[in-house]
Amino acid sequence: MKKVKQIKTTSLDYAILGLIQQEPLSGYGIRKQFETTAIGNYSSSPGAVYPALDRLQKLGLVVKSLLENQKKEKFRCTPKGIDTLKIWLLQPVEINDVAKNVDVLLLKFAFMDTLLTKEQKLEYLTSFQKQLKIYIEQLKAFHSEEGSSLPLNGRLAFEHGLAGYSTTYKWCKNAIAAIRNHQEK
Amino acid sequence: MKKVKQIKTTSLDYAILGLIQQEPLSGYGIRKQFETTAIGNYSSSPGAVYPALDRLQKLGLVVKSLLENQKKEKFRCTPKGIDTLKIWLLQPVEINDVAKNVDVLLLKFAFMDTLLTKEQKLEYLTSFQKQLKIYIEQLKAFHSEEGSSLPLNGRLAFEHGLAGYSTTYKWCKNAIAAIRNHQEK
DNA sequence: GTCGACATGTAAATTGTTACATGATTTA
DNA sequence: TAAATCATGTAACAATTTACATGTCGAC
Repeated sequence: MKKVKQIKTTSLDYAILGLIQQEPLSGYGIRKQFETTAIGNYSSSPGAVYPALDRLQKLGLVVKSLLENQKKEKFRCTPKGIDTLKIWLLQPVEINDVAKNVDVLLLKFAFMDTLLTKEQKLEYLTSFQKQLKIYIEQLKAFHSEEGSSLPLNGRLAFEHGLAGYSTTYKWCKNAIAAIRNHQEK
Repeated sequence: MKKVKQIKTTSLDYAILGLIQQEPLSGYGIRKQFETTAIGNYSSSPGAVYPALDRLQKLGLVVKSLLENQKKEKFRCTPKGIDTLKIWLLQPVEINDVAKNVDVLLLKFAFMDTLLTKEQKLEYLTSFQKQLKIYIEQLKAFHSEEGSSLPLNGRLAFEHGLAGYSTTYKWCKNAIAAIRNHQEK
């Protein structure tokens, strides 16, 4: 079986796709978003963003073009780019994402706004919440078994993690209610 | 002015230093820590860990040696390694760390356990808390100004961030009390 | 007219990922 | 004895950081 050269789409690539799907941006505009907003930990350095845009263009996921009423060319998603983004958004929430990539899960949720249906969003949040519950229970089990044997600083740091996940769990509950009550246009 | 070849110590390097300062470990043991515990987002791949250990050995920050009552050689910190780690731990908490690297700040706090004094820990937490307060106020200001103009998903994601920082703030308060009441040995 | 922000890029060095390779030791 | 885990590494590749380079445009 011949091995096909697989061009990967990285997390940064998806972040860019999601950003310009909401609003077309110049390369510089994308960099500013990563630099100045609380979007996640994506690199705003030109040496990361411009090569990423090249990759995405080569893959046919974005194009740089002049829009009506605009002076400057900006990047926007192609239909293929939108599809790629949707597939990413619809990937099931794994417990490993919950443990290590909560911020990516939240970014995905933000990008879903106009791309997925109300039902898909609710399914995402429900599954997020379910994985969170499992993970929190694991952490609590560890805490009651071995918590007292940890050094003070270590135990406190661990409890910070636990508190953070509990906050996210509560947020899920609230977000589910908010999406459910929201008028679908 | 001649430019001196600067060997950088990366975040992964510090994480390794901190780990083996708590307990000497083999390269494999370090990998397992990153893979199986909730320590942060450090790479457990051999292609990251072993080259990092080479770097640290070259810098004279760690050594691999046989300890008493042990069959296998393990890595541990040299005095220079401990100093390097302490300098890192004592670095002032910047608002940018609070915004983008809370997990690193918590890892540092965990590593402080036996390395810093009670007063230094309290100073760290106090400064962490102060920067958090500033950042949270910035976020709240943004929320009341522009929150209503955000799409629902974006606003909810933003509110997740806010809730997370608030949780960390409360944790700081609690951790300060816990450290303060703790008997210094 | 110059300062700062807008705007796009490149090159070198470093770092990390993925996949492979190897062998020892433990355990079922 | 076969499988799983311990243990250490390398090679090819992909990605990122850092630093540099260049030029436009509007404000003051």
